[in-house]
Amino acid sequence: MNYKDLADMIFPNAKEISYYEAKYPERNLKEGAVVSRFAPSPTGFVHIGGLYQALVAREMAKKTEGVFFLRVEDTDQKREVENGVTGIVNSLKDFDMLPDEGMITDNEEIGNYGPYKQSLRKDIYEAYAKYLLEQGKAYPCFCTQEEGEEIRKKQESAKIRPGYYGVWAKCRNLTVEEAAEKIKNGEKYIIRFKSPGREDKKIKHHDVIKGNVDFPENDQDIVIIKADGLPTYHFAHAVDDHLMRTTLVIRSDEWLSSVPLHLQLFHELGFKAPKYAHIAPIMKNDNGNKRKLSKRKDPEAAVNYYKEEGIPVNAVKEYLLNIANSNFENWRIANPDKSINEFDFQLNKMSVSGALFDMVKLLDIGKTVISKMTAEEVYQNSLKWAKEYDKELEEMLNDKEFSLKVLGIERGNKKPRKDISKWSDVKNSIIYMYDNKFKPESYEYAKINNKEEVKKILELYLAEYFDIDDDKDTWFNKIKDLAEKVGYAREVKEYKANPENYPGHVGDISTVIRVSLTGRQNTPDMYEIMQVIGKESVQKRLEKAIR
RNA sequence: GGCCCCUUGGUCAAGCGGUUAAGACGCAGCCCUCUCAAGGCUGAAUCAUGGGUUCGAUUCCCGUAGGGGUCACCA
Repeated sequence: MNYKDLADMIFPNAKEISYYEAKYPERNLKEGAVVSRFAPSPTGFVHIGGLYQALVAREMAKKTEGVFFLRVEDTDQKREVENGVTGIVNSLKDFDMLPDEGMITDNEEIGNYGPYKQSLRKDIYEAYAKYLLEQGKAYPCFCTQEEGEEIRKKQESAKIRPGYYGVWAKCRNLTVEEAAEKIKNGEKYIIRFKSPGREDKKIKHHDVIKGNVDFPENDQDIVIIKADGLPTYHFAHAVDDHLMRTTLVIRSDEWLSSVPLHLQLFHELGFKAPKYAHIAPIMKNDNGNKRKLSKRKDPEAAVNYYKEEGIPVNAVKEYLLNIANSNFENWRIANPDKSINEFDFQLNKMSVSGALFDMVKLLDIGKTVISKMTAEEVYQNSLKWAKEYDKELEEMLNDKEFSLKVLGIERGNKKPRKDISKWSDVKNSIIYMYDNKFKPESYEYAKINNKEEVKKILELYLAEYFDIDDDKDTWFNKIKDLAEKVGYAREVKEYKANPENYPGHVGDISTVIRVSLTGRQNTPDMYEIMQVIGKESVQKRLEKAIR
């Protein structure tokens, strides 16, 4: 009996690997094209760090006219979540980052290198596991998980390196006959990789982001096929990324220390290894300690959070790009109106260590992004958000013609208004514009808060100075006239020069009108507000304030 | 603990042996201004630490400290 016989005994139905090699040929892409992927577990939840990786992977594929695909890593059945894939796909869709190939729903996919769901690739993993068995590069291991733990405990108490390797790898030296005998007896087993590595030797690795990193060789006989018949991450990674012809693996740097194992696996399988880019995770300051954004503790870890908050998609992407390539920011200043697709993303400019997540900065970007939009764009985005998260806002926006005017205030000029950083800000910033929503309970006037004085100013304004047809200069000159008439300074400067001569200035008069008109002391340009809400509404509102 | 990585203002960071150590967010002040958001200007604030190497170190080397990652039949 030889290795081949044992392999046949374990995987009698597995195909020859040549079948798969032919089925998934090298991709016919132009020189330098990057094939990259996003390969999450189907928990239905996309972490902001995952989106970050996907964004980087997609950028690299796009700029080289390569391929970006989505592979679902569902080999851990315990973590399975219903509709998990759909959740991921939808999140990518929300960010306009759908892959070129791979999963598109829970059970549909596009592309010629599938299946793109690992649980559907069992026959493939078996073929390659068999291939290793045939060459004596893998072996069945009959140790139970309990035995594994015992070995580990012994190693720990003896203070030696833990793991299944060398003399500790009990099943590694079983003869083919012994193994076959155990299998015949019905003993349960898993398949382990027989590592040819030596821990006292070093390997050199060049990571696209981290640079040169040297490691000891891997000598662990890691599990490649688990008791449930599915592969471990390591084995699936090697087989899949080879067969899917991935050229660039972009993943979180928690994988960096697995590189020696992965390189070894690629080598022993006869595969050409891809390039690796290990990216630093996005961190959070937790009482002075840095830690990864946590799904459990930090709502902003979930990509859905940004959707729910209504933070513009492009703001999130620009923020992420800014963390990824810090020269993005200067590029953006130099090219304020270009699409982010035109930015020349450079992998080697990525930071080696993890950045602290900065919500304030993100919101600042949101403000800028929204300020550049047209009223129509703001309207569409707000409406889309409102339909899902805010019925009252949706109802307000149903009057499109009016809403467009409201959202158009101080917009579209060289110094557009910048006060909305996310869609959830919209309602509060415009609600008083709508007559049916404008219900001030009280008026908080500022400097002038004497009721009689207020009444006098408003009555005078309505009777003698208010004319909706005035142009802006005329309109404001009339407010100055009014100020003068009631004894206030026409100009703020005038007042500041001689404050003792006046009870106040034109600004104080404006404030009275503004508060009466909007219920607020701070608003956008009052002339534009009046123009938008119209003559009748202005009159009604001011009259109401007088009463 | 072993192995690996990292360390420039509060944050993101330029820098690659000689710089007044960029820029952005935030913060403070001033200007502009009918209020606010902006915008303009100004300011405070950084090379973890100790040794080398060098005419000269933020930059190169070593140590120390601090931080992060990893050591599963999870990914």
